[in-house]
Amino acid sequence: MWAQHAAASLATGGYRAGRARRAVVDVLAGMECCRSAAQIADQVRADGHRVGIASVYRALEVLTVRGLVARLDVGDGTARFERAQPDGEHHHHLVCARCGRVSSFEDPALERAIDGVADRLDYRVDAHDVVLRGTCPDCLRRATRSRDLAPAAAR
Amino acid sequence: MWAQHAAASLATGGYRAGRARRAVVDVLAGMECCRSAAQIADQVRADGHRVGIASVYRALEVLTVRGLVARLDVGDGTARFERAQPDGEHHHHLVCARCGRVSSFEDPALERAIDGVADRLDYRVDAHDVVLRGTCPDCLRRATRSRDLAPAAAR
DNA sequence: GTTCCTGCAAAATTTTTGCATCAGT
DNA sequence: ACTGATGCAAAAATTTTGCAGGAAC
Repeated sequence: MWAQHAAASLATGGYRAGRARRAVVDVLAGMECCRSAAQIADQVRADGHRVGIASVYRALEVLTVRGLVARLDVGDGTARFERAQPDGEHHHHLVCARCGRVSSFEDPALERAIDGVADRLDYRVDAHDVVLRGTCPDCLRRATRSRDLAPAAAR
Repeated sequence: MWAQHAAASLATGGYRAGRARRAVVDVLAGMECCRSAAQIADQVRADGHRVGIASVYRALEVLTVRGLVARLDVGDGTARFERAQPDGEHHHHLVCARCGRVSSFEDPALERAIDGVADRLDYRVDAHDVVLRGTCPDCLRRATRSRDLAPAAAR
């Protein structure tokens, strides 16, 4: 569904549908949450396509510029990518400082608060990212057992 | 003021006060908003200290782990750093997609919304970052003149 | 005097670019 | 056929690590 929307948007923009870009779109369509370029490339290859990492980066750049993909930094030095919803609906991210796991959440009240801020600023705000950092339930459980509940270090 | 707090915190932690770390703390103390490691190193050298970039990274890491410095990614592929306020007060960032300028804002309602989200999640949330992306007033004015108001591409 | 800190250089990582070739329209 | 897309390799940029010498306590 998103894959079709993306293909149509690219065609409209005058882009051709090559093997690498199509494979990257397919992987993005099947992903739950954000992944690094290397992870996406690995999945593309696992799907049986011989695709260079450069083409993955080039595909991701085109998709990002077209607004079909969102780029995200969670602070581990590598960029992550995920599909953007055409209806503007989106989620934000939670990063576990201990294990690095990234999960997502949605919150309408948070969106309203951000819209409120955007209104009073003199920037024109097009997009926003929220990243919460902390400890995931699994690590929290492990930490309780080991009596080590000190806040985890950032990055 | 922050510099003294940082020095005291490092001393308490058993760290020694060498030239490089002291110079980095001084630069951070005088910075308005976040800067890259390279920018901080340049300023350290402009202040007359011969300091290697590796020492800047090492100082920033120690300060980040100790919670004295906040690390931030605005999406241009380089990490940025700024001092963290001891009283927990903090701000968030606005990035101009056209010129790359980064500015900051504060918003209590946004903080409350984030606290509300954190409460209902099963993560233990220690910190958060909000990055708004858009077009800064200067670029907006320039864009109006050139009749080019299309949303800028996200890097 | 011991141990940590530092500068330099080298390495590791991630991302971008050049170029010849291939493929889409 | 024309032109964009791709794979490979090389380059660029950022961050980390090894190590010998120097500095802090």
